[in-house]
Amino acid sequence: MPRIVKDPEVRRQELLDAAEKLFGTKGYAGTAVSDIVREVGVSQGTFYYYFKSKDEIADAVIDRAVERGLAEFAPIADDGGLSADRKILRIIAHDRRGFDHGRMGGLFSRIHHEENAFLHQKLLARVVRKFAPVFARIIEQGKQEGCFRTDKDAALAAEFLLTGYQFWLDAALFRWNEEELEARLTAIGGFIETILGAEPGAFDLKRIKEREN
Amino acid sequence: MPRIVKDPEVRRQELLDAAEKLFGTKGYAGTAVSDIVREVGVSQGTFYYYFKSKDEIADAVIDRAVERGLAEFAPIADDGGLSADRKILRIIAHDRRGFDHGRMGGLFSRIHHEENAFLHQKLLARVVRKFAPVFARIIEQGKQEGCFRTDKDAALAAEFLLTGYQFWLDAALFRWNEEELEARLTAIGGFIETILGAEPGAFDLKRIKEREN
Amino acid sequence: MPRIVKDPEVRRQELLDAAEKLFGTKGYAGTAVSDIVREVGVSQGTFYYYFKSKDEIADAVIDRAVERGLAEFAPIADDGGLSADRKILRIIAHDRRGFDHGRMGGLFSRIHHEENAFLHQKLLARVVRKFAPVFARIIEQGKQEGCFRTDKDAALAAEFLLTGYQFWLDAALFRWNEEELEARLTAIGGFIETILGAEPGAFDLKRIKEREN
Amino acid sequence: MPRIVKDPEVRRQELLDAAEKLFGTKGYAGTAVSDIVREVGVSQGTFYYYFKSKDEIADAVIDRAVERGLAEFAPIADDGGLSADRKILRIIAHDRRGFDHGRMGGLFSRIHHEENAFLHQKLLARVVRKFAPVFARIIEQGKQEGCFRTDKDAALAAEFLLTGYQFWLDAALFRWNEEELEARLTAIGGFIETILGAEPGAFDLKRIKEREN
DNA sequence: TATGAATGAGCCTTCATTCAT
DNA sequence: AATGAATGAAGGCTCATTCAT
Repeated sequence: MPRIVKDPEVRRQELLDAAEKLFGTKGYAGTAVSDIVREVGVSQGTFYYYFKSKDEIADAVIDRAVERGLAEFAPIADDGGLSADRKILRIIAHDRRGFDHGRMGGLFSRIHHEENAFLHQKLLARVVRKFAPVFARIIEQGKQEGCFRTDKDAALAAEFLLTGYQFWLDAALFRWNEEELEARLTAIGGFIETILGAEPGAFDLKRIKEREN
Repeated sequence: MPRIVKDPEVRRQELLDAAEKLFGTKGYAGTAVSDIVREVGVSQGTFYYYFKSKDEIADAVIDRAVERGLAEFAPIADDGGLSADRKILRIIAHDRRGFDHGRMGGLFSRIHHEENAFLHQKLLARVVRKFAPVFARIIEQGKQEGCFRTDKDAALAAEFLLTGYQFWLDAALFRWNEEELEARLTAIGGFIETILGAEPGAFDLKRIKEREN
Repeated sequence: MPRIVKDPEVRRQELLDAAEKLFGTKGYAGTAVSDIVREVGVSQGTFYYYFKSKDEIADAVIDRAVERGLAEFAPIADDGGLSADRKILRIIAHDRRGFDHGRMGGLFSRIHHEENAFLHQKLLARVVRKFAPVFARIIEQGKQEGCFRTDKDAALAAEFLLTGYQFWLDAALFRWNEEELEARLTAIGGFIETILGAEPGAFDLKRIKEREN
Repeated sequence: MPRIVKDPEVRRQELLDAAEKLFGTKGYAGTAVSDIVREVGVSQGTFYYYFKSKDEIADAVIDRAVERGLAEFAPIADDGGLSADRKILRIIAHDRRGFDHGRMGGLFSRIHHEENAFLHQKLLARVVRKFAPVFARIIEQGKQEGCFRTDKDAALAAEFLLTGYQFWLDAALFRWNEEELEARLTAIGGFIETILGAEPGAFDLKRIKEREN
């Protein structure tokens, strides 16, 4: 086989891309290292030149996904001209749009698969740990702006809502059908609103959809 | 070598017991069928006489665990002399006691293990689907009694809170340390209370603990 | 493939036979487990049903070889009608005959191979530890009979001579050519004689050969 | 990454040093080429610039060790003012001192390791072939001086004793404990003495130790 | 009902070596 | 003289499952 040398960082990303795709398609256990290297078109040895083990690439895939998600939402979170409730609305809308466009999972996650509990869990903890602080800051902002009337700890509220959002809306996990999912999508807005003490209808996801159009 | 014949139902339960114990200890993937039969003291063949596959016994283990949980909480849920908020308090307290006594997991689940995502997920859907109706009924009761002031759909609220409870408090999942867990344990009472529109302090888990003593 | 069930002990011996043959032919490292099972005509899984690892079968092969050697020489060592020096002569002669008949190695060992140092060493320690006591007893006998005039410790002398015999005559190890080997074969008789204080010519291996014919 | 150019001979020695150290620590098979280059801080390619293969560096390591040993003992062997028995005593004492100072192996060898049979054997043949002539000359000297009363062939006696010494005292090989090793250390002096026809006590290694102090 | 020998596919990983730069 | 990315063969081992008895 022709020996094609590439910039290491490029190779690494290729491997990560392939792994992410396959993990999402066939699951972690269902994906063999040989599948990954075949996808990329490199040798088995090359894989182990870049990653110490299959487990390590899983971690790397997840880390990258989380970072990517963080980067995606940072502009919204840091936008000085937005009120706290608008920020949250936008983030949810953004996430939902991804969701509606065939990305399987809930918040920030594109590595869902029916039999992919392993990665899903790995991802979860990291998502919550990384994103909760961002949300917490938004919640704090809202409390100061007066649009969130609550005395709950912002960080814990962020964690709790994130966890519920991440899991409850995970169709692959609960095997919700479309209708069931729709109902929960609507309901969760209300729960967020209640927990944060926002004004009624602030997170009405139906209104969001309409606005999007 | 000695061929010991037992009542089929007894054998089946022995196998389920062994599987539950090992799944909880070593995880699903980490437990080989050979481990299970060794634990029980029967042959590989016997296993496949009772269960079509390893997957099937996993389902059976989970089903049994859920039924057991349901049976455990039914008396509380059906107690005609208890107000809705007391019922929920009791259920949480009961669950916590199990938790404090070395049962690893959150609600109703004794099959937690750091590397047991597969079973954990299988369990979750069933727990939520099975228990949510029970909780929903309690919530309805509370709304009628007036102690829960909310117009949210009882079934969905039950699902959402159950999901959050089940996952957020899963120390194995998030790797919470004791202190972190304690903080979340306290906080979740407030979230339940807010969602259900109960009076402040109704689900203060600290008070629960004190009462228990 | 047709599933052929055999008595476990028979299967085990078949595997040991194949392993011994292949280890001797291609060396330990050079022999793959797949080679062994192909030779026997069973599946890879069957191998691991009988042996936990490749290492374990190596130990078993060696143990069996040592036991076999021990059994081969026991009748001579225990022969009540033989003087000590005749016993040693016979043992050497017996061993040499094996040697001349294509068994590659030195004493009791049929697992020699140019690149088989690993097994060779494993074997050595066990040979020396197991056979030395037998020889020691013969030496004691000789001391009492008066044909061995020495005050050396029988056990240590046995060990030392066995070690020298085992290694020095190992053609695969030193790459002796035939002539060189012949010379050492002759010389070692004299060293044994001197160490044991036997009468001159007692272990003249040339005379042995002649007698054998 | 920084490309450091060194005198080729220096580089070669660095590689040999690293290889010798690692072979002695982790064994030949247990040492990867990548371990060696990491130790030195050069690239894989550099290794293959200096040595054609892993095998070749093993040979080189052994050659160097043997030459070093030879150089170490030459002054004693060539010392015109020493009697033959004193020379042998000194050589053994010198070797023992190395032994006592943590060099693992027996005579001249610092490449011992429990799982290092491969190198050990490679070394042995060369040690015996190279050192035997030196010893043979000392033995001849002793025969002429009259302190060794034997008619055995000096070269063969040297070989035989060297072989026994090298292997019997190899604690890693036989897994002798300290006490067992001590006993064999004492005994081997007697065997050398007997084979060479030296006067009783000539090679009493206990006396050697005392003299050393 | 129960046994346990037998299957076989498949997987992760290691590592000596090559070669374009 | 040196780099380090890339190769690819090979190998040990696990384990769910089957089946003759």
